Amino acid sequence: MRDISLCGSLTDEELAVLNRLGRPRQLARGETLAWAGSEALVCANLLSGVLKLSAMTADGREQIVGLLYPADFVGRPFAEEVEHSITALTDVELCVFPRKPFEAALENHVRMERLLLRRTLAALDEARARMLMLGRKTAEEKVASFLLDMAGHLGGQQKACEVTFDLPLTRSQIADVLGLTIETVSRQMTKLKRDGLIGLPSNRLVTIRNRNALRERAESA
Amino acid sequence: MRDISLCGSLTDEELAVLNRLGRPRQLARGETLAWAGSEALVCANLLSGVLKLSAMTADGREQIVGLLYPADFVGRPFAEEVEHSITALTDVELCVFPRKPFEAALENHVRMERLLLRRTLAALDEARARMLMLGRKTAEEKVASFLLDMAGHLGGQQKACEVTFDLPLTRSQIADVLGLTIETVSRQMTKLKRDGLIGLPSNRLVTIRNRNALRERAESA
DNA sequence: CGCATACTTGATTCGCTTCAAAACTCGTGG
DNA sequence: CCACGAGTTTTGAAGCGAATCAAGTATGCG
Repeated sequence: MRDISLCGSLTDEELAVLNRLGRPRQLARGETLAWAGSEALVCANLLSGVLKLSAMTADGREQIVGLLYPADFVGRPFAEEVEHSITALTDVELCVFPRKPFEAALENHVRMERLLLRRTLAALDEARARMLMLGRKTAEEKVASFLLDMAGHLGGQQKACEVTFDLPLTRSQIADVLGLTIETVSRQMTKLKRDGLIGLPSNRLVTIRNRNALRERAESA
Repeated sequence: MRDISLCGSLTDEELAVLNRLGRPRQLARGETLAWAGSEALVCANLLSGVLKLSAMTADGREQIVGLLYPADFVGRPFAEEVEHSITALTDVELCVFPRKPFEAALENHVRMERLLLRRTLAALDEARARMLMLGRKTAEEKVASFLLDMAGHLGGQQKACEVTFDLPLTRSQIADVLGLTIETVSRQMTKLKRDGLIGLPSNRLVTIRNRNALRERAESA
């Protein structure tokens, strides 16, 4: 756990503090770590797997407002109530900290606080980039951007420019990320496949066949 | 400038540091403090007026990704390049800090850094709430939410439940906040007026006539 | 007063959603 | 090994909400 997550670039003493605080925890695909509206009890580091952060309207429409990958920080220090539900999209390993003691540790360890500030600023930039996507992009642009994003996070390496990866999201969840319906996502993916930009060897697998063409379809972002 | 902005709850010594660093600056309505893609030279505190943060697609579609009000922090420490253009929606007064020295001051003054962390976390929550709005709300819900939001920020007080305020945004800018077109914004506002939920005494003035009914139209948020 | 800009309103179009059903995937048990 | 069934994905047809196109009407400034 040393290289990964908040812990990179901490001193030994700070690492010791975190280790004393943290408890390992697993979640199975589909399990929820925290429900929006409940008391905020924990923060965590994500060690492996993918988490979603989601918000819902009163009548049940869902929007995924963030995806978390290994080494990402999980949770929201300094808030008493959970704003966004946190749910596992794959089986997940976490290092969980009780929130209050974690906050105390932050106050006492400037480097940790500094690191968290940088990450939060980066997360804010990302959230705003996604606002542009949600507000101003077409369905095709959304799907193309999404696939490039996933490739960036999951595509181990590009052999001869082609990458294949395993989608951690169902079509329905992709729709909830992009602010679309499941049918529209499916149609756009089929179109990209028909046009030879991607391959869909199986339901959950995606191959990026022509990254540059895909970037053009994603416009802008 | 003491009560407002980052400076609240700083020590005298820290205030002195900031004052030595900061330079007052005015912007007229429409002027831009920083262009996306340019070198990030400054951070600032907003003293009066309203700023927009905006992003654009390659082909010129715009999305406003944030609005800043008096006492808000402006800019993005620790990034070399400006991610989002910063433009004045009204005449604006700022207290501007050169970025690098400001970053150095942050490192040396834990309380300032801590304060900035809290604000950044809050901004992230807000950005994510706006993602739900952009991705999953109808035009009517978007406009109703927007008006309630503005009332919260600008509506001095409610006399007998009615508040009137001066919109700092044109219809076109409202459209860019909500991910709609100018015509749709106009139509929805007219509808809300016809239904007696709001009044539009002049182009830029809005009166909230029935806050609860408006909240119902805004659904969820 | 006249011009430019902003806002409203109407008619039409289009992209995405909705509704409906077929095809596929995958785990289970015969 | 294959048949079965639940869940997921694809595909098709129809409808609707917001965009686009196009005037027309305020508003405000020189």
